[in-house]
Amino acid sequence: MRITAQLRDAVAEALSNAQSAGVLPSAGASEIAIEQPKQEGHGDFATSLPLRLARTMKMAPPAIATAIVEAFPESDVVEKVEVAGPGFINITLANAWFQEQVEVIRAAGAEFGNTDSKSGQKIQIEFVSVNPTGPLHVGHARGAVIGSGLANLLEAAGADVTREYYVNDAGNQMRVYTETLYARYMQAAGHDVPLPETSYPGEYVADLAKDLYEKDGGALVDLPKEEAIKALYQPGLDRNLALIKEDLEELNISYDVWFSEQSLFDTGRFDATMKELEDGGFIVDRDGARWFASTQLGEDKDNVVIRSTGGHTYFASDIAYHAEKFKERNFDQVIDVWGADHHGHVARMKAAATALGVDPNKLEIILNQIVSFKEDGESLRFSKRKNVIVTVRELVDDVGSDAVRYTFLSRGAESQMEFDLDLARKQSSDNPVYYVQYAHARLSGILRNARETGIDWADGDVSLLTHELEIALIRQITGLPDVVERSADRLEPQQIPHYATEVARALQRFYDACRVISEEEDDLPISKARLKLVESARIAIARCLTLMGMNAPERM
RNA sequence: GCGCCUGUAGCUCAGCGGAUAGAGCGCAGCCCUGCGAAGGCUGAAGUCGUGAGUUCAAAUCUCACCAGGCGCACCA
Repeated sequence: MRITAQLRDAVAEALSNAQSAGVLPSAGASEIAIEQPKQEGHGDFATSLPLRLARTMKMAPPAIATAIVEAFPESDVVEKVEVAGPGFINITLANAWFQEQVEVIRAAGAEFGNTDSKSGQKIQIEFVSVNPTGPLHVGHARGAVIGSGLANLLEAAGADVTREYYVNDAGNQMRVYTETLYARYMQAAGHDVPLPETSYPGEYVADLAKDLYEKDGGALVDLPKEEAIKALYQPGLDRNLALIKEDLEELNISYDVWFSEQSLFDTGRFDATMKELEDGGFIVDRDGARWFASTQLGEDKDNVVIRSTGGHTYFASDIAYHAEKFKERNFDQVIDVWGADHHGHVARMKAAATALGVDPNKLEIILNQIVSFKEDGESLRFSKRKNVIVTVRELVDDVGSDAVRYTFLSRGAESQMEFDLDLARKQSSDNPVYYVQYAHARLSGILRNARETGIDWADGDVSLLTHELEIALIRQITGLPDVVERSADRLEPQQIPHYATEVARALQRFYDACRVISEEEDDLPISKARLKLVESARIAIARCLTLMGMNAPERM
């Protein structure tokens, strides 16, 4: 059991002891929150329970605190329990407990930080899912990083995670794209064919058309237009998906499932879902189109699922897709990471889930605010439809994958952030992004030196770790499982980079004050003990970096 | 107009209803003939957008207002 849970139990026991002894009234239940005080001198852990109980118990908080402290169960883990401030209970742990954690962490190795708070849960997380009509542009990088970071986190919390990309290979945009590709193909063949009214004007389409033209020797030129377009569909899709995959790999992102929208039609899932909605009375025909009657579920307006032209809307296939997620694959939780420009889609998607008999709370939508980019002091707006494309690849080449990931992960999804491209490019050795990595490299260096000097620290005695900064470092490291659990619960990956920074800071302060490898023969015992500490610190920092999808360099 | 999100140090951003609001960058200093100075230490810098309210306690919850972003398609 983790220390926070142990302490929670201890406080609960103390409370009930005091109550059965008649010292405290039995009234007043409150959740016991164990927190880590940010202020030094306030113990290793603290609870504000007495302050919370004051009202229902009709007693002064310090009096309640005193009663709990006096009834606190004996324990060799807890060194000191005291009343402090307006009614806090501050708990100080025994050094022996911290020292022991060094061994616990070394034994856990790469598994350290894992929890079981989400174990047994089958969670699907869908992110990026950009139309396969071109390379990923920078605007998609944020959702990509947040989605993948979150997936790592949920996995660490014990969930069975499926990372998924929804490929819109059956919609309008794909049609527009392929028509553009056709026009470019004909142009490559020397025909003066204009781009369609709505098109993808980017050069990359022309490049692909030229490739295809050269490869097939112009075989499509004489075909009827519709047939040629049909023939171009698959190569266009394949090429773009390949590009997208490569770009995502640049950001250290991979998927378990690439889910085809078209497959919903091929398997009949789409029709079955529409029928289910219809049978439920949620479909109305109006103005020649078919509508999902979301107003029946309290929405502002209905939404078209089948256009008067007969084509399905994006919304319609997304409903079928979510039906598949919940009813076919039985996910306990489905998380969609969308750009904030899709937020109008949230309420109706949840309404659709409800209409299908799915608890809408199982569908969690994370909206990440659109990133704006700044260059030469000016805010830029990128749009795929205009001819300005700054791709994810260009961003990664400029700034580096680790820096991109760290930057996006360290900010909450809902913060409206501005990415200063000049600054990002400028960032080099003083980049704060590298603070955590540097700590890892430094720790690796110490361990490397120790090995090269022939020190075997396997029998190191951790009870020698009594220095204030040694204990402080251990205290930081041991917090990882709690951080993982909390950030997984709240779906807030930004807590990891901040925590990692704190561990790195504790490490640097320790390093500054405590010599690890010494030439003095007499220092060997403490050297060995500190090597164990260094090893456990490296494990914690490496784990954070892995969770963030960043490299944990041995040297820099 | 209606809805959602955001407003915290010069800049970029953290902040779990609780004790003296934090970090990085930038700025002013100090510290390597000892494991990596991509580091450590000290300092300056804040009406937590504004105003009310709830609470023993509000940056955090409620409401109003101001400013910015996004949405309100038979686009995705």
